[in-house]
Amino acid sequence: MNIVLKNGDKLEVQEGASCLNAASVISEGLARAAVAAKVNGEFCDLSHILNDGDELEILTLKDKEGLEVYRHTCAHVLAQAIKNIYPTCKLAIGPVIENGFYYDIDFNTPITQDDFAKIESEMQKIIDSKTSIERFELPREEALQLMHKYKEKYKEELIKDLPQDAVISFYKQGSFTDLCRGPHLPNTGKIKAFKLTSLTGAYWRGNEKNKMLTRIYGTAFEKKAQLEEYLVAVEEAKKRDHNKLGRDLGIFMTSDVVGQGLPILMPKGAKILQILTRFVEDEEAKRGFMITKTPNMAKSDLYKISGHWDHYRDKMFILGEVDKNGESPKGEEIMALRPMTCPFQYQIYKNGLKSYRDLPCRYSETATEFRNEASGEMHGLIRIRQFTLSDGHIICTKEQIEDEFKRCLDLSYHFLDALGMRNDVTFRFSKRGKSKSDKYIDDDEAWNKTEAMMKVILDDLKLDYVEADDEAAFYGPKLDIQAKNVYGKEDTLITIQIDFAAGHSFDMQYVDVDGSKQTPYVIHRSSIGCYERTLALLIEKYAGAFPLWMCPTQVKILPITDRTLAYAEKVCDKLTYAGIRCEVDERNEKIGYKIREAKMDKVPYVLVVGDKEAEEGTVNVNKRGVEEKETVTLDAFLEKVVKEDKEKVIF
RNA sequence: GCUGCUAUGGCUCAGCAGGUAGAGCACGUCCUUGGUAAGGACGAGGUCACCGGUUCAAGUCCGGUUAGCAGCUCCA
Repeated sequence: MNIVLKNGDKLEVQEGASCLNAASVISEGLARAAVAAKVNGEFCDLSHILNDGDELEILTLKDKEGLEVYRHTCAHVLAQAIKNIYPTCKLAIGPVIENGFYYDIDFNTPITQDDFAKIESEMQKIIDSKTSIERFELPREEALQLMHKYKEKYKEELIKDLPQDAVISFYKQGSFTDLCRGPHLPNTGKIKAFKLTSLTGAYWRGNEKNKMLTRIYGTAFEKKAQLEEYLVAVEEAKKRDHNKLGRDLGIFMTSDVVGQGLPILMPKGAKILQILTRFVEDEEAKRGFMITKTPNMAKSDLYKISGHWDHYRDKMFILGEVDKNGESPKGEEIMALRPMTCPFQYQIYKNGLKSYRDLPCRYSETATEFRNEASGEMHGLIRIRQFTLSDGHIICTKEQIEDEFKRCLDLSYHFLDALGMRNDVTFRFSKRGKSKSDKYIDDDEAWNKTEAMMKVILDDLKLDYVEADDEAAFYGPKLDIQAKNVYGKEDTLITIQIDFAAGHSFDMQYVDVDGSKQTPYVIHRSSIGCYERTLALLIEKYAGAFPLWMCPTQVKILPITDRTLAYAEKVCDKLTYAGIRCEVDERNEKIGYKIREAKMDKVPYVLVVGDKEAEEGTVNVNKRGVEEKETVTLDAFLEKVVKEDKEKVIF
C-alpha cells in the first residue's frame, strides 16, 4: 500500500506497517531518531498501524512536539519510579510544560529535594531496562475499574470528567500503567538526559479549595550537553533577577519591620522612578490628559458605589473594624485605602454638568494604590502591596471608545518603545467569557456587547492577541499587555479596559446635542503600567545597565589624584548645568579601584581626569560596554551626552 | 493563604555529633598622590531574625511568629 509523506512524496509500505516500519523504509537513521508520529495530522505512537493513503509525518527530537513526547514519557518514568519507591502514593497529572514536565502526586509522607537522588537513580534503572511502552484502550467502565483496582482516585476522577464518547487510553511500561492520551516513546531506554529540578506544592485541579499535592518538576533533553546548557542558562537568568540585582545595585530594599510587599526604594530606585514619572506625565499632558491628585483613601461609601466593596473588599486595607458584611458593628465611619483610582476621578467628572463637548474627558494620575495581596503572592517589585500606577480614566461617548482605545494603545507603544520593551510583550484579550461567577457584574447583555466591541477594535488593530476567559475585570473586558520575568513567569505590565458599568453606577452623565442626558462609557488605562513592576522588568531586561536616559547616575567623574579634584568638580558642574546627572568620586583611592566600582555600578560613562586632562580641558571617556577609551574635549563630550540623553528610543 | 526551602556582623558565606562565634568584601584610622576592574597596615563591628520549649549547657534540637526564595492560588 502507499502512504503520503509530509512533503507530498508517496511511499510504498507493507500492508499493516506501523509508523516506525514506514520510518525505517525511509532510512534507518530516521527510524532510530523517531519518537512519535502524526498520521493525517493526528498525534500518535510509532506503533500506530497505517492504512492505505494515510498522510504520515515522523517526529524526532528536533521537532517541538517530538521533544514534548520525550519529556512526557520521562514524566511517566518519574511516576513509575515514585510508585516503586512509594507504593501507596496517588498519582494525579503529569503534563509537559515549556521547558520540561512535572508530575503532581499525593504522598502520604512528605518528600524533600533530598529524595531526588534516590528517585533519579530509580528512574535511571527504568530507563536502563529499556522497558517497552504499550498503549491500550478501555471502555469507560473498565477504565474506571482498572484505576479503582490500582487505588488511583485522582485518575478515576479524571476519567469521570471525560466526555462520554472519549477514547480512554492507557500506557503500560512493565508493571506500571497510567491513564494517558499519549503518544509516548516506544520504550523507556530512549531517554538519555533528564533531571529533577524542583519540588513544590500545587492544588489538585488548580483549585485552592482542593488538597495540595506535591509537584515534582523535571526536564529532559536529547543530549546531556543540552541539559547542562539549559541548567547553566537558568542559572544565568537568575543573575538578572531584579529581586537580587535590584538589591545588590542599591535600587530597593525591604525591611522586616516595615512589612511584606512594601519595598523601600532607595535613592537610585527613587531617581529612576522620578525620571520615568516625569517622562510619562509630560507625554500624557501632550496627549490631552489632565493630571489629577486624589486622596489615597476614602469612606466605604465610595467603594460601595464603585462595586469594590462587594467585589474586592477582601483585597482592601480597611481602617476600622468591619463585620463580614463590610459594616461597622459600632456604626462608625469606615475608611479604606484605595485599591485603584477610578472612583476618585469619577468624582472630578461629576463636579459640574458635562456636555458632549467636554468629551472625551481624559484624567491621569501617578497614583499610589494599596492591595492586600495574600502573603505568599508577593514577589520583589513585581507583586507588592503598595504600588504606583500610571492610572487614568477616559470618560467618553460610545462612538469615541474605539478612537480613544487606540490612542491608549498608541501611548503605551510610545512608552514601550522608549523602554526598549516593545518586542518583549504579548497581548491578552481578557474576557469574562463563559465564566459567570459572582466575581463579575451580572449583566449578560452588557458583557456580550462590550466584549464584542473590544474584539472589533483589537481585530481592526490587527493585534496578535490570545483570548482568555475568566480574566476580565469585574466591570468589563481588558486588553492586557503581558511581559515575562527571568523565570518565565508572565505578568500584566499594562492594561486597557472598557467599563460599561461605571457610568451607571456612579450616575455619570453628559448633555447630548439634542439636550438629552446620556450615560458615558469609561476606559480604564495604564500607560506605562505599575512603575515598580515596570522597573523590575527593566532591571531584568538590562541586567541593571539601563539606557542612558533613565540612569540615576549618567556620568561618573574620577579624578586620578586630589590635584585634579577641582577640575573634576568643574566638569561635574558643567554637565550638571546641562541637565546631566553626574557625580565625582572624590575618595582617596587608586584610579583602578574607582573604575572597578563605577563599572560594577553600571554607570554609562566614566570620565577619568588627571593632570593631562585638567591642562587640556579634556576628559578621558570610558563608555560602558566599550573596551576602547578616548580622550575628547569636555565640550565635545557634553554635546554628545546631552544628545544621547534626549534619545529615548533604545538601540 | 497553601506546599517546600531559608534566616549567623552592612554584604557574601564558614561554623555543627549541642559546650557561650570566624573569613572575605564593605566600614574607620594611618601610610600611599597612585593613569584605567580590588595598593598596604592596623582597628571597630554580632545577646547567631524574634518568642517559647527540651537540656547542666542551644547559632546548632523542637514548636510558634516575622521576613526572604521557588511554586500553587490570586493579580497591576
